[in-house]
Amino acid sequence: MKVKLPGWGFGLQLLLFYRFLSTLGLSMNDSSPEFMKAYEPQGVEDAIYQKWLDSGYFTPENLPDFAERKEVFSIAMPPPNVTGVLHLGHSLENSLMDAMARYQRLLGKKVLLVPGTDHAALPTQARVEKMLMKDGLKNPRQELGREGLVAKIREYAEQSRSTILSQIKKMGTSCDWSRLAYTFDEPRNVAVNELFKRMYNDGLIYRGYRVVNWSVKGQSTFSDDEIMHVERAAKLYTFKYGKDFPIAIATTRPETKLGDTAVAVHPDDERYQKFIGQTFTVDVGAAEPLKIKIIADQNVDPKFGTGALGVTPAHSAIDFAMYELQKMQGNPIEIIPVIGKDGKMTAAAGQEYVGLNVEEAREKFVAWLRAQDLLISEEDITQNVATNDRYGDVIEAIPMEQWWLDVNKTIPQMGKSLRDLLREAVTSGLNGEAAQKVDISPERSIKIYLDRVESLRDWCISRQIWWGHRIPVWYKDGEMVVSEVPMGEGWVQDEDTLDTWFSSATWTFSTLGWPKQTADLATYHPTSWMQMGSDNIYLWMMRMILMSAYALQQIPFKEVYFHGILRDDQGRKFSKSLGNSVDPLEVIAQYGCDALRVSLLVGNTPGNDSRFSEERVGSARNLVNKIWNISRYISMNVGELRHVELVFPKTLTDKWILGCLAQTVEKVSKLFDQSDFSLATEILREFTWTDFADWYLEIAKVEKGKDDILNYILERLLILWHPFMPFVTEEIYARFNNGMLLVAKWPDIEDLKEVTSSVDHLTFTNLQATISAIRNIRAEYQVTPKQLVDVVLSDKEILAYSDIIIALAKVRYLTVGVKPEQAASAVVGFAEVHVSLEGLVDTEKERTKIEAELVSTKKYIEVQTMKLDNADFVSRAPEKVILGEKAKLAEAIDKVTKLEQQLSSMK
RNA sequence: GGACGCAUAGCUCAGUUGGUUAGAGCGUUACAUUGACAUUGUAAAGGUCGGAGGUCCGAAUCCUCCUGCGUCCACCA
Repeated sequence: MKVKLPGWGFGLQLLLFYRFLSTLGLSMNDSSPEFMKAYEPQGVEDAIYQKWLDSGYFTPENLPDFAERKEVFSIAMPPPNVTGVLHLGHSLENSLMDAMARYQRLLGKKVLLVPGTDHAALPTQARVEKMLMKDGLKNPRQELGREGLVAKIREYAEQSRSTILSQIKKMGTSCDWSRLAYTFDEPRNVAVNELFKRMYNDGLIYRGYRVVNWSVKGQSTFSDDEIMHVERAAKLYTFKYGKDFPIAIATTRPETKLGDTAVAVHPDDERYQKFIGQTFTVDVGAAEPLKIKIIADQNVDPKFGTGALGVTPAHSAIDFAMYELQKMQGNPIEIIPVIGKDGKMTAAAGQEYVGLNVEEAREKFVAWLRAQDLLISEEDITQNVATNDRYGDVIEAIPMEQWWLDVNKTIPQMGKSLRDLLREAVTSGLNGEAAQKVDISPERSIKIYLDRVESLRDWCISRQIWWGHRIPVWYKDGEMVVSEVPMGEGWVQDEDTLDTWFSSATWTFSTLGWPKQTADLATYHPTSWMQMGSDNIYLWMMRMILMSAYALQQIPFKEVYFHGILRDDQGRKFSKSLGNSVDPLEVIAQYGCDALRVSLLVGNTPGNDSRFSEERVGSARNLVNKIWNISRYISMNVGELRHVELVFPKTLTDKWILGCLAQTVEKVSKLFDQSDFSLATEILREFTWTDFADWYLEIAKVEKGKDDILNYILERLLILWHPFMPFVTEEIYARFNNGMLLVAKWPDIEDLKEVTSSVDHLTFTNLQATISAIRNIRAEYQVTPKQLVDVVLSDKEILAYSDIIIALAKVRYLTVGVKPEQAASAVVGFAEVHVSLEGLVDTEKERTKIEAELVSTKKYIEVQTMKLDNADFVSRAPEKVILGEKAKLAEAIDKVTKLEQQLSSMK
């Protein structure tokens, strides 16, 4: 199956351009294109992505040997909001997901990465309304009407959506475009309606009158998770309702006191105990005189303020809870809403106040208190107020009828509540099944999650905005039908829409066909892995677990990896207001996608923030280019790159490098399994640059006959790097004429282990140290690299590798013997290296150097001796440690002897 | 108020269950570069692992307290 998407003509054009070049002889045939001096990502990335699309391999069913791929690996891509364009955070997420997906594909699994976008109900509507208002509309909802405004939003969303999808491709993400989903398309709407119906029938979804978080500007409710608190200066007023009222109370919201119906005190508070149960009638200027009942409540802090709390059930969630408690206890108090949905005082607030906004009402009420001599004190304080970042206004607590999801009610068929399910999913596993347990990384996030589970309140799921899944409920003459459009005339659908998280919470299974029992659902759910920002623990992860556990009795994903947020080079968050935003597409244009991906993954550990800077991208680009040039060099030397199935190491160095490769494969595999992308990158970099390029390739210039091994290692190196830098590795791999790297096989550790079972690491380490010692002396005496030096070794074992030493350390004659007169020396393990420096040796300098080394070595011997003489150490430390310490001591003692000899020979 | 995290080289960070004379990248310095790679090479300098106690034969690593920074939650009416 071939997947082609509209708007992807650019890659094709590039391909044609390259064909055109090749006819001019500027580039070679497709089978083995020549290596340019430096890798230029701009010319090849789009064509490679198109090649992958054409192969169809992003769709797991099209993978080679599909039937033999036993294991399944699936990821549901967190759908980006259609509110704009992708930013660096998305690039990070794509890099994480795609690295994981590609690794698993190379391992030979059926890999599915489902792409999609989120209609992001409230943020999208808020953004479009803002834009329309900028264009001159005063009240878009009024002026355009429901259909008109939704059409405008849809238009914007579609455009934004296609931009985002093309950006995901630019990141190289290997997702299955044939399964592309959208939280607001028809299949997802079916899932949402079905879920609503089931939850309603189970009594979990209900309609209820209570205090909600209300945005006056947005004219909609918000859930507890969508509001944030900001600090602001406020005044704390202490006052009495009337001259004869026995208790003073404090407030920062005097205007709401027009709706007070009780005063709460601590039940044990001796000052107020005698008033508990009494009702006082006071006239503060509201429509009706207030009947204030004195009630007892455990939660009142007797030490704070006056120790008494004015209760406003209509405009405070806490006070509303007291109101409900009183009602339950058969001791009800009244509820009087004095602020309306428009943010203005209601008629209940009284003639004087109706129509005023809260600030005006506050001023007026305070003035009245002052005039009546009821105001006892006012104090400047800082206060946290609830706001929302979408409309930017203060959230008012207002009571109204809304749809709620009950987290405490026992679900009929399950015998437990949604809260229970949320808890089980990360502890025992659903129903105690270990296979239905979500593993969370970093571990500490589990605790944060569980804390929240315990304090979870019912979730307000209805919104008054228009962009979103409409509540699937119809009314007619007091009748109500849920989920299906009823037959007959005159039915009116509920005006409200669902909280956007209601639909995105179904993402892992609605994208696989639920509520139909599809093969996809059976094969790919629960999904294997999920990554998200740690700010999404409550907002999204919790809701996904909730919905999946309820609808399927399955967890949505087996593992979840929380990444931190990206900060700039100064540690600041990226934001529009700071002007430090970075456009990933510009970075890609300049440095290439591979460099961007690597720079985002290096230093990114679970739960921790990481920094992004152009410098980092630069150094990642250098790494990409290094791999390019390693390949270029090998290809120039071995003639043609080709696949080599097995190798037979001939020399020490062959065994050593294959041993390094084996270790690297083992470590990187393990790190992938632990989602430790950062360390995996570092391990690979070390192997690539230091072991392979700086040592082995340099040695290969001297020791010939390594063509097979070079091919063997390079091919595996490309496979290992592919998850991190898919483009450049695929581009180089084309020269192997061995199919597509995308579906290559991850190196087999067992094969490698067999080949390298007899590696003599010690000898190679000595060889390296010998060469480094000579280079060190050369640098110290500023011998130019061109100039050859004569070297005398004390140990003849290493002489077997004289060719390598001569080449890598720029040596003229290499012999075994005693120290020449004019020479600088170094101790390497149990051997000595002397570099003849006719007329160059600075005896004083040498002496000082040796003496300094003697001092430190002797000190070390002292410490080691003490350690080994310590009976406790010898008796309690493991044998392995003791042997190690003894060996180190022996080496140090030998070193002292040699240094002393060198010193005495200098006289 | 509650919870959590971080503190290691000039900068950004590794350091896996306690056993190194504590590492990397970038930056710095010196020398070099017709050579696969100036997107390079070789080498060097640079740290009493935030502070104080404790456990242990042994602590960057475990425990307690303190200091500084950060994050989340709750919200004081």
